[in-house]
Amino acid sequence: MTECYIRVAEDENEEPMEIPSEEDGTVLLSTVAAQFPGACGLRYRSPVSQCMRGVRLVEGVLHAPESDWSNLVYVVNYPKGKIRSDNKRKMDEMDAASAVKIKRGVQKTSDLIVLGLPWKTSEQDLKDYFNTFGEVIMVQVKRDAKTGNSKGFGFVRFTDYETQVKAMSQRHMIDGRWCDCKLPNSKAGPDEPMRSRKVFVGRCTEDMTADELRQFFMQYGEVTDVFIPKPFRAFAFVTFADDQVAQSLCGEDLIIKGTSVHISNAEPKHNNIHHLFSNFPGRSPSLAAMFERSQYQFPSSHV
DNA sequence: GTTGAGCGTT
Repeated sequence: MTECYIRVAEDENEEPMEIPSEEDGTVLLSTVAAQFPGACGLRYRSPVSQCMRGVRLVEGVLHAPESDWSNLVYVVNYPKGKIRSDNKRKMDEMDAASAVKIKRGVQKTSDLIVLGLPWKTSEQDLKDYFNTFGEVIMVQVKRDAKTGNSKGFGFVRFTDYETQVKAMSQRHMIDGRWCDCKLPNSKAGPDEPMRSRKVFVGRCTEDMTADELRQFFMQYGEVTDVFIPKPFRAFAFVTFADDQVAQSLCGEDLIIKGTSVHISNAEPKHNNIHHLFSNFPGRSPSLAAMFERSQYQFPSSHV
């Protein structure tokens, strides 16, 4: 362990500042407090558990979580209830951070199709049945519009992803028939990109290098690829080893080198390539065609 | 008034 710089920020979504460690690899709380007055400690988001973890603090000395500080961004802790001049703003940021935390910690659920329902099964029957697995937030029984007769299938949505996994892992005896819960085919399109390991990084600036993007996104998880189109087109693709990491970032605005970039799915539903060139009215329409033939096509086969 | 692999009127 040698002297290095660790990245510290006031909030997960704020631009980090590099502060120096000591020769033995520890970081003095006083060094942190010199840049963040009132600081009483550090925390960071574990890439494994996705939870915030506290940094060990012994007599004013902060110790690296593992063998080193890794490339994580550390967030400053302040004493609870401490009055700061910009208290209101900080409270808002805390709320935003909480929302982010919740979003990252929880895997999104999706509607499940329920096949094989008895004709007589009602939505209430469905809800009563699936409530024994976990909280149900939506049930539907599909019916003929004219007769009102059940079509023998429906949909269910659970609050918790764990419940969804459980429900999909087994057959269900409902009103005397065996039924199956599956991910609907209609979700195969929109859902596939949701599980992608690749994210689209919008609003990139020209001074962002692939290496810098890699360094930045490392804090969320292992980065397996960074792609920046040339010539410059203000976006990039970042691929993670873990699809859940990629998914957790979608929809967020992150600050890189002082610029807010927007993270979204690498393969939007409206994957019309020509839309990408609609911002360049001066260019020939064939540019899109050239793009399609070029090496810079959107990868579509990555899972 | 039927049926039994599939894929969601609003």
